[in-house]
Amino acid sequence: MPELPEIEVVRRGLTPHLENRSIENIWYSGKKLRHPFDINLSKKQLVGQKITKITRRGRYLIVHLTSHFLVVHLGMSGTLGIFDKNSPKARHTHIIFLLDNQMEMRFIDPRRFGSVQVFSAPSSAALEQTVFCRLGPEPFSRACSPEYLHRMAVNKSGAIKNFIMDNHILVGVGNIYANESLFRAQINPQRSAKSLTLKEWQTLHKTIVETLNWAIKCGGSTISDFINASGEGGYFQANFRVYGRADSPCLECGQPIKKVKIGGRSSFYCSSCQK
DNA sequence: CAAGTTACCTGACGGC
DNA sequence: TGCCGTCAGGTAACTT
Repeated sequence: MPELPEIEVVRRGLTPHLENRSIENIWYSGKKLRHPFDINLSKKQLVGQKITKITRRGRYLIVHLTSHFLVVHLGMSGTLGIFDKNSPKARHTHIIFLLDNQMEMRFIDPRRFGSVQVFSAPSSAALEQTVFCRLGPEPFSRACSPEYLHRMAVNKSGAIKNFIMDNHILVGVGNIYANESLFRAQINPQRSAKSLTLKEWQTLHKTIVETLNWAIKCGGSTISDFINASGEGGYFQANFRVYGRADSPCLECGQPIKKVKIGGRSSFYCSSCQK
């Protein structure tokens, strides 16, 4: 469940359950994930450590411990939830962190595109300069301005949709929100990135931020139910304006929404509203 | 260097 | 019922 809004909702939901807890034990299914997980080393590094806070960088969740960082990516199908230690283990549970209140944080991921990694960087800043050094700015940050995006798009002849989904340019815009943001900005997803004027970038920047904030707000209502979280919540019932609405009438003009492949991914747009 | 393709995995779904 | 192809919200290594 992995675009920025969902990750942010997970972060907010996990925080009260994890803050000031210690890790007492770790279990691993042994199944291969996107990156190798060394259970013995992880136990050595993390057991006995206290969790101080949870932050997010792009689609990565960062669990700050006394002297290490646990970096989790949910891939395409990953979830993190808090469970009673006696509750049955769901299918595709891969990593379990036993906490000092006898609850567990469980990483569940059917497709196993997700990952859990431990880093021993001396600070968040050091982590940023190493592990996350290739990521673009956060969409809500000052650095991710319309002027920055406009400048980065000079010479980029590829589709604007691919451009805003590229995490080297900015993080956190996946397929759903790329489609939704471009619809709100009335920009055709197939336009080349370099064809956008600064004015259009000002609009698109605004709709990206609005769309992400809107989705976080939708997901926020499910935070109270975080125990035994399956990863599904109110957010999934959110009604998208174009995503998944091929052939349905555009909510603005009534023309049927088109579906095309851009960069191998399904893309939805209104050819009448988006120019 | 930019842009397109492939690979990593499982599960859900539609057609036959 | 079951078999097959297609598709799914991400990322990065590879090729062109």
